[in-house]
Parts: sequence; C-alpha cells; structure tokens
Amino acid sequence: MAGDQLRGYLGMLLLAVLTSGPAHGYQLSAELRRRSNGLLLIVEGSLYPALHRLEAAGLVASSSEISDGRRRRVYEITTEGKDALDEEIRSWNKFQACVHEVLREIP
Amino acid sequence: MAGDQLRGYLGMLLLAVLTSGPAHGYQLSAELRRRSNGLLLIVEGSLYPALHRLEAAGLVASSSEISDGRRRRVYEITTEGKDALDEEIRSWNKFQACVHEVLREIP
DNA sequence: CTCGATACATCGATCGTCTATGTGTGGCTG
DNA sequence: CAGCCACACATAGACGATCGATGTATCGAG
Repeated sequence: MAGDQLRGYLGMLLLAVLTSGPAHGYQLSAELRRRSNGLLLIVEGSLYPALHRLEAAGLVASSSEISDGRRRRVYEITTEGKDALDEEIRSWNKFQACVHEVLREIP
Repeated sequence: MAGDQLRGYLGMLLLAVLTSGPAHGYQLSAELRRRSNGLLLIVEGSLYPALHRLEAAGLVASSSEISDGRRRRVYEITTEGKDALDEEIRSWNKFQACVHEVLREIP
C-alpha cells in the first residue's frame, strides 16, 4: 500500500529522515520502511527523482562515495532544507487539521 | 493555500461532506471551505472532474434540478460510496500514523 | 555460478490538480 | 437599464509527481 497517497509529501519525509544524519538513497528507502512498519514502500522510480528535485532546490547536498566497491551517493540536509522541512511540517499539520475537521462532522 | 496537497484526498473529503446529505457542487466547495475555516479552497477545475470521477465509479449519484431558474446537479452518496469512504478513512489514518512515526524521530 | 540484495539511474505512461476560459441566470446598485 | 458580482456548471490544456519497467554493476550466500 501507500502508493500515490504520499504525493507531495515524499520530499518532507526524506528531509525528515535526513535530519538524523546523512544517508544514501537505498538507506532512506529502508529507513522509511522501518519507521512505518513496512507500510511506506518507496520505489526507485519515485525515490531518485525526488532526491534529484531536493538537490536541485538546494534542500540537500550530495557527495559520491565508494565503499565496499559500491558507488554511493550520500545526501545531507542543508540549512535551507531544514527551514523547508519546518515549513512543510507546519503545512502538513494544517492540512491534517482541515481533514480532521471535515471528517469530524460525519454523522 | 491547500492546493496540490489534497491530491488523492479530494474524493474522500467530498464523500465525507455528502454523508450530511445531498448537495450540489458549489455547496460542497463552500462547505469544505467552511469546515476548514477557509483553508481548503477547491477550484472548479478540480471540483467538477472529481465529482464526475466519483459518479463514474458509482460512489455518488446525481440528478439535475432547476431551482430559482438555475440548473443544479445534486449529488448524493451511494452505499458503495459509504463503503469506499470508510476504506479511504482507514487508509488516511494509516498514512497519517506513518508520517507521524517518521516525523516523531526528528531530533 | 547463479541468485538475491544492494545501489543508482532513466524512460514512458498515467493521473489529478491547476489556470484559464466559456456559458448562462439572478439580484443588486448606480 | 447597464454593469457587475455571486451563483452554477463545464471543459481544455499544461504541469508535476508517482509508478512500473528496465538497465547497469557489485557483493555474498548457497
């Protein structure tokens, strides 16, 4: 499950995980799966474009590494990224409250 | 605010409002705005396609009326619509919990 | 030596929302 | 009565994000 419903929130989730420290793509995917008890499954076709978007927007910085013979691109959240995360969390909380209000009035 | 972040949830919100009784498009838009204290602004270009999708899926039924000389299409939630709403609310709650878990671990 | 997990990347299709535009009515105001 | 705004529905085109599929390559386990 959890396919298109994270539409627009993937960036926020990735930034949130990156506040715990730098990580590469595969790690981020695994960490999101762990924190959500296996419900959030981010496929590569969503993950890498999202990371590239974040980098293009200056919200993360990346560096190429090679460990264990595998090339890895390690991402790190920037100061702008932290600010953007704060803003996105505020926006998320607002939206959540809106939906709660609408659902609350169901008879 | 509240533009593309309701992506995928507009159907759920419309169905939720329709549980309070039949309504036409403009009413639904106004009611969502009211319940969210003016934060949820559904533009027509999103609203009517969404209603048509719901009808095509059999989740709402519509009838054309004319009152005060204005033609109105009144929508009503169907039994399948109610079931779908229950399911979508469950899915929303799950997703909400996932996001909460991810955000909870921010240092 | 094959298979699965790790790791990155990209392409095309799909789908929902947005902006913009169009039609027409009713009512208020100058 | 002319003009404008709120009501009410509808559609077209653009855009953006996710998905599925596919490709490359390394490493360890069986």
